[in-house]
Amino acid sequence: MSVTIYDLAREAGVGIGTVSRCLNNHPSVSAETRAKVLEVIKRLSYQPHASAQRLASKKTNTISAIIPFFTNYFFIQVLQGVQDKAAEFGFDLILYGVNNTSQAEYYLRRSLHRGHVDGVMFFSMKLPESYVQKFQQIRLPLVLVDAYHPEFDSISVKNLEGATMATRHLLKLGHTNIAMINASLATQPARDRMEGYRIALEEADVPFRNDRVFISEIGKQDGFNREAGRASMEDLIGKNSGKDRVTAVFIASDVQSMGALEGAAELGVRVPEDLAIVSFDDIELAQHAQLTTMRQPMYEMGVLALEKLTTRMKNPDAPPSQTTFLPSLVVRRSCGARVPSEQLV
Amino acid sequence: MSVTIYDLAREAGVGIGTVSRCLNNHPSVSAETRAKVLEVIKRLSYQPHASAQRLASKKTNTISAIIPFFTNYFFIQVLQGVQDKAAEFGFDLILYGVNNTSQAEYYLRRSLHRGHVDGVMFFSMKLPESYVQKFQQIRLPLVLVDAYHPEFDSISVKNLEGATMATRHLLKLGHTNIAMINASLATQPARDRMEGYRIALEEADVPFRNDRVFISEIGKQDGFNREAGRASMEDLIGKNSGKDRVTAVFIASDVQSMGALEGAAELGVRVPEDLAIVSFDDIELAQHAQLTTMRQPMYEMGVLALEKLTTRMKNPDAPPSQTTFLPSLVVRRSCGARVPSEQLV
DNA sequence: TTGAAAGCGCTAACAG
DNA sequence: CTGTTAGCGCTTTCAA
Repeated sequence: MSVTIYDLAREAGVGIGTVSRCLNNHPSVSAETRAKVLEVIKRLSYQPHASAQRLASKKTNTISAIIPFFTNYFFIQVLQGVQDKAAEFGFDLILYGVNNTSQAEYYLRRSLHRGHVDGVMFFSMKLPESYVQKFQQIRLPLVLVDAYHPEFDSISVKNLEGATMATRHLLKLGHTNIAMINASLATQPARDRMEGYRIALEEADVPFRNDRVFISEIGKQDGFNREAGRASMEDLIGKNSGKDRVTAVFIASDVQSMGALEGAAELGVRVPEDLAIVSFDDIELAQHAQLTTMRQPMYEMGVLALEKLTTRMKNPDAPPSQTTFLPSLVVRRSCGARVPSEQLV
Repeated sequence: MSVTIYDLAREAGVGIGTVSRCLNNHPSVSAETRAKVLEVIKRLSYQPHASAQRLASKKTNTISAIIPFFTNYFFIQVLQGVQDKAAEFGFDLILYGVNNTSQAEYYLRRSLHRGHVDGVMFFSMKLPESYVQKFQQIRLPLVLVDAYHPEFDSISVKNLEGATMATRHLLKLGHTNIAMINASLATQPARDRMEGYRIALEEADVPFRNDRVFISEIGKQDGFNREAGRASMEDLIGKNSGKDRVTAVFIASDVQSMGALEGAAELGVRVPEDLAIVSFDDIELAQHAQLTTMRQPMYEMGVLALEKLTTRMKNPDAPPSQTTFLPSLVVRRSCGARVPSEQLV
């Protein structure tokens, strides 16, 4: 059938070991032998068999990425960074999109199968405790992206600090009645972003008020979605009257802001004139909707994730390395700050 | 080290063949032997070695997807369909994102490596002729998505018919001076969409005019991008005066429309009052921008792509099966048609 | 129904 | 520098 190293060896009049050495650029092959073998390889248009190589070498040159809701723009951007870097290193990237939690475990198990992948990237979900040992036991490199566990390499974004920066921006613009639209407090990002909001208010001696935090958990993704954002905004507007009415709102994510904008428009509330908005993520839509928002360096996170993985492969015993990125404020129209139009991104 | 079928066999007091049969639910194993083996498997928490299985069985249960600009919403949606279906079939999906044409060939070669994948999906690019034979020779299943070649399974969208429908919609709304903003005619979709536009005009006895077709090839993706759309729109508006001024435009893609909307807004041209727009794709942004557009059934295309692949694996000699989807008109605000607001999607 | 044995195609250690 | 040999861990005949 297909040509193997035995065919090459016979044809070139050498041993299979020599052929293998040529294939793997092993130094100890004489120039002329190498040339001869290479010629035969070309002539017979030989292709090494991936599975055989993997079995013998115990390396797969493959990594897997376990990602929730992977149609989300955040993940796409990160993935782009991962993908570009993987190509550079010659790794194959297996994409595991998870739609529910049991699926996440399934893919973790699958990734743990011997001889399947050389490393795993786990995105934005809590790593089940039972897998902590498993990964350590098998010594399979694992990097957590947008997630954290003390025992593993991880990359994440400073949600708390980012939220503080966002709220400060609103304060600096003169607002004091600042509400927050949040998602389910069951998620860590929601808790962190609320805490950051609280801290910024406190710094400015503005009292934190529970009735100024609007949370809707309708829809998917723990309330990080358009409908929930819309519902919260309608709720906010419905209750917003009197002397100390809210003039600005920090929204926990851009997707929610998209819904919030719809809700505001429908109820005749102008943004930013009646209500200034700052949110979080900087997804693609944010630019179009002219949202002021906290930008996460998504592509860079992806690149770094892959680098951490390869580093870990080379050095399995190094202590876990955790990296956190500080998001940056991108000012657009929704916050009401006057910006020269050329600066609008 | 790790436990192999030999360990299982010894422990269970059977031969490795029997163990293998249990693993693969081969029928001819007695119930009690099977139970015994299964118990040992569980007790030693055995895991089959993927590469070894692949080498011996000559199956990888893996497919690859070669995708250009994979941050594009169209591909993400299609990929979601592929991914969901792949999970169902137990396939691993290797994602190859291509940034330039030489990369596409690299990934094709890589996919052709023996023992690497069982099937390939190639997206939205012209399959280089030199690979036609290679795939046929190796008999590696290949399905073209949003692309076409007579010798392979394919899934695509009726660009010509879609463009005709789009243009007809504008005609039906009473417009007769209808321009088109297109991308590079080097691409088949651009040619088809222009032809569809031409046909619709012809049907309505409206003469096709070359000076009403605006093409910009600046930026990436052959002009299918925001900047090019903006440039074309500015060009159009700059030339748009006099008695027979253009009142509607068919734009070849939603991304271009996004730029075109910006350009129009900046130049004080209102959409749809001054200029009605219909475009093509229905990416996520289209909904937010309230674009009337031709929707492609992206998720369904992904599902079908994987189904075609598995069908082909089972039946390598069946004639190529080509499926084309007819896009559907989604009416939103940009075309100026009066729509009850609940109907706005 | 089951065990033994022969591959699958390659890598790598070991002598020369 | 090079050939030989022994695995890598599994699937699959082939007899029994």
